[in-house]
Amino acid sequence: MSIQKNKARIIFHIDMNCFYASVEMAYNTDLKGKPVAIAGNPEERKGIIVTSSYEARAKGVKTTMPLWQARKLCPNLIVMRPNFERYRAASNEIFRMLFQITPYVEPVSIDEGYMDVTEVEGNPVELAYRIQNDIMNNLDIPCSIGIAPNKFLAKMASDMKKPLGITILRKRDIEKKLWPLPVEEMYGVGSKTAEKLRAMDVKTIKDLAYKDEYMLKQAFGINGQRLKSRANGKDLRPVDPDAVHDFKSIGSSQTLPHDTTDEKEIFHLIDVLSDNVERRLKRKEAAGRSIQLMIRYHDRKTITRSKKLPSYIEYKEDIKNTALELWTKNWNTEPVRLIGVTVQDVIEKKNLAEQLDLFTYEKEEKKDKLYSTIQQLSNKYGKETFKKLNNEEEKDSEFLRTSFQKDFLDDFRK
DNA sequence: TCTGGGGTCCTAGGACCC
DNA sequence: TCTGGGGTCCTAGGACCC
Repeated sequence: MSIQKNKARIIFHIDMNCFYASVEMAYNTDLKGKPVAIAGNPEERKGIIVTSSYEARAKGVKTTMPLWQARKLCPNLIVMRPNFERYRAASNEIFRMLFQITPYVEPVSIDEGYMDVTEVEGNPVELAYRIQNDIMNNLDIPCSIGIAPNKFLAKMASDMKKPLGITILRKRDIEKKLWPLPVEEMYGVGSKTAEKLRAMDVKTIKDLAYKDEYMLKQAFGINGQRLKSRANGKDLRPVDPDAVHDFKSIGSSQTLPHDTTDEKEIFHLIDVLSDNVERRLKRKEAAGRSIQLMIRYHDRKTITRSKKLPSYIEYKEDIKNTALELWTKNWNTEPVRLIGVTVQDVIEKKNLAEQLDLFTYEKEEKKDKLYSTIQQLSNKYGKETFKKLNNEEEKDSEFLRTSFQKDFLDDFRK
């Protein structure tokens, strides 16, 4: 199967509607039609809304809203803790269904993904309805699908009709369907960028599409140019089924129940977080080479400090020790709100093996060089010198210091 | 009484090398 | 006596997304 170069692509963006809440409603049908919210630890201060049903949204409940605020807006709100295993299982099943249609499926997160269906036989719109019905019938989960010639337009399209929408966004539809939207509704434009754009008199996606490219580059760098071309409906990114395997970091963070300066408490949290990271590294059969510690202070000021290590690590103790070292070096003694531990430069161990082999190979090569150097010197200065080189006691002798590079000697002693 | 936790990508400055 | 310009790596911070 090959994708022809000049043929227009057909890309789907599939987006589950209120995914966590929908999964819970599928599990317990009594919840249907009621205002349901999924919130992190409902008792603690960190309780914020992660997802909510449309019934809750109708009352003004929104994602990231503090729980107390949501309850005020919607007193009969049913609040549930997240069941990630449940969501993961539903998500796996959905993507399994999509992969039966084409191998060109790119999961983006637990509840959304792209498909390139250019080569799939039949009418794409009918295919979209079939997918939507299959997911609904098999799993009782509604989704919206965007159909477009590229990822960006497909993403914008899937957002246009919810729940259970199917929206086609062709190039010729851009002027009517995309351009009138306020610029902050564009994927890639967050609050900061929207604010700056407004100040530049860019209010709609159309304004962005026509804005002077040089000015955008001045204000936003490469992202400015990218946003402009997206606003014009251009996006060449391929649907990449392997993108899931290219993870680059694995981290764990937690807000403390109360701000604290108690190092015992902090050390315990760092221990828990390191353990968490180790577990997830193991599950992904990966290792990493950089450790990052994040400290959020009482006033929400947040710093990150990281350290690159000489070799790949995967065990809790190594992660924890580096994190503790970073803590000791960088804590400013003010009360702490949150701690995070992240492993960066992550690589799957099957790829690491190749790197290790290369490393071993280089080391062997170095050893060979070393021995031939010693042989040469031995020939030049006689056997006494050769013995000296083998003798730890002689490491400070003037001869050794001037004759060899330190790393060669270190290697030799091993 | 505020604002979680999981990520990615980009930028910018300094160190260091040639 | 006074100081170029490019490239890469490392680190920290910020914007964005779900």
